Amino acid sequence: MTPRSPRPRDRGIPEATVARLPVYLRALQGMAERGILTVSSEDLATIAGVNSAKLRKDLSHLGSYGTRGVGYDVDYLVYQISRELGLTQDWTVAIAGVGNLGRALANYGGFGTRGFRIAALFDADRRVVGDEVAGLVVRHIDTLEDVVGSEGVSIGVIATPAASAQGVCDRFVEAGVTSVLNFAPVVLNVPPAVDVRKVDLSIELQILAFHEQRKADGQAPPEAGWIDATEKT
Amino acid sequence: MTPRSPRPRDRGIPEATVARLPVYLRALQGMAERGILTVSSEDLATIAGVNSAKLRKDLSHLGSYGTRGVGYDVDYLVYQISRELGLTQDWTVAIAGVGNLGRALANYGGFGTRGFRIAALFDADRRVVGDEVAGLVVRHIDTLEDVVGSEGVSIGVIATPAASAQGVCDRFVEAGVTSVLNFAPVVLNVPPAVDVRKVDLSIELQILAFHEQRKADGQAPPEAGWIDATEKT
DNA sequence: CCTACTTTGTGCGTACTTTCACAAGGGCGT
DNA sequence: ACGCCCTTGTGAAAGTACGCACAAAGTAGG
Repeated sequence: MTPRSPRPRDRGIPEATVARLPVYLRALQGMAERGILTVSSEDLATIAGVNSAKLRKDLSHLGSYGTRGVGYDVDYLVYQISRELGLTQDWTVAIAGVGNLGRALANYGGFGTRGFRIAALFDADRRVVGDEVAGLVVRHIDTLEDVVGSEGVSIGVIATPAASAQGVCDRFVEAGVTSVLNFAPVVLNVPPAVDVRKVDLSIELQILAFHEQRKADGQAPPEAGWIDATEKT
Repeated sequence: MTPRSPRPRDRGIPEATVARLPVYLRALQGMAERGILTVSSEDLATIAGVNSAKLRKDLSHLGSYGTRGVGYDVDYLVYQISRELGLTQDWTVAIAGVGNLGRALANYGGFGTRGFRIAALFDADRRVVGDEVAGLVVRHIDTLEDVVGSEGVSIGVIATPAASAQGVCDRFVEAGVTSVLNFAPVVLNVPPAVDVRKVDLSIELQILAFHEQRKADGQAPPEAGWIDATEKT
C-alpha cells in the first residue's frame, strides 16, 4: 500500500482530542475573521481554555502543521481541523420532535458554522404537522423512513419526550441513520455500528449541584478564593 | 470489618463517577415507580448502559449499600445517591436569555426530578420582558443582581447569544452565583471558585461527524455490523 | 555563516479510568 | 445448622489522559 500523503495520521486520534478540536476550530475561525494570520500554541490555548502542551499534543495528532519559532497558520489550521472533523463535506440532519427544544435546535442558525444541513423536522402531533419552522414544513413522524431514505440523512436528532425516544431512535436506525444526538433523558439502545451522543440538562445540573454541595460542605471560608482568583487574564 | 464506620465517603468521589450517578439515579427512580424493590448490579448496569463492574465500583464510593447475594435496595439507593448529589436540598436556578432555548429550558418540567427551583428568567430584549413563560414573568437583565441576591440563586444558566454570554456570566458571578451552566458557544472565563459546565450543540454534531467520516473512510461493508454486532478493532 | 531567540513536537513520569477476576459475605433450601 | 449458590466489593492490571520540561527546528539579525 502506497501512502498517499506524508501525514502520520493513523487511525487513532484520542477521543479526548476529538472532543476539543471543535473548540479550537471555533477559536481559529474567530481569529480568521479578525484577520489574524498566525497564532502560537500559547495564545490559542489561552483562548480555548486549555493547557498549551495539551493543545500542541492534540494538534500533533493531525500532523505537523506548525512552524517552530512562529506558530500555526490560522487559515491552514482551520482547513486541517475541518477536514479531520469531516466538515468539508455536508452532513444531512433530521430532527424528531418539534416542541420547544426542537424549535430551538432548528433555529440554531447554521448549526455551528456550516457542514450540517437540516433536511427535515418530524413530529407525531398532527396539530404541529404542516407548520413551518425555520423554513421547513414539519412532517408527520410516519414519513420518517421515506424522508430519511430519500434525503440521505445520516444524523438523527431526538428532541422528543422521553417515552417516545427509543421508538424514534429505532426507526432512525432502521432507516439507515448511523449517528444519533439524543436530548431525551433516556439511555438509548442501538446496534454497535451506530454512534450516540447524549445531551442531558438535568444531568448537568445534578453534577453542578454535587460540586455546589461540596463547596458548602467543606467549610465556609468567609470570602476566600474570590479575590485572589479573579486575576486571570 | 469496621464496626462504626458507616461511610467511608472520603472527600474524593472521582469525576467520572459523579457524572454517572445521575444516570443511575434516573434508572432507579423509574424502577421505584414500577414497584421494583431490589436490583442487582448486573441489571442496573444494563439499564444504565454501563459495565457492571464499573457500576459496583461507582457505588462503592458512596459506601457499602448493597447486600451480597441479593443486590441493592432500590429506594435506599435512590436516597443515598440523591443525598450524595445534593438533591435532598433545593437549589435555586436563574436562566438568562429567553429565546427559543431559554423557553425550552424553562418549560423542561421539574428539571430532572426535583431539587431545582427556577427562580427567575432574564432577558435584555424589552419586547420579551414582562411576558409570562413557564409561570414566571420575564425580568429585565438589569435586575439580575437584585434578584440573584434576594432569591439566593446559586446556579446560573446562560442561554443568551454568544456575544452576551461572558458579560452575563460576569454579572452572575459578581452577584454571587457559584455554578454556571453555559449553552452559548463560547469559552467562559471565571474565577477558580466557580464551576462551569458547557453544553454545546455544534460540538456534539462535529464529534458525530468525525466518527461518521471514519465509518465511511474505512470502507462500506454493505450490511455488515448490524445484527452481528461484535466490537470493532 | 553563525549566533541568539522563539516556539513546536514529544519523551516521560504521574494521575485517573476502566476492566478483570475472585475472595468475602449473606440468603435460602434442606 | 449446614452448605450451596448468588452477588457484592475490591485488589491489581491494563489502558488513557495530562502536563512538564527540553531538544529540535525554524526565524532574524549581524
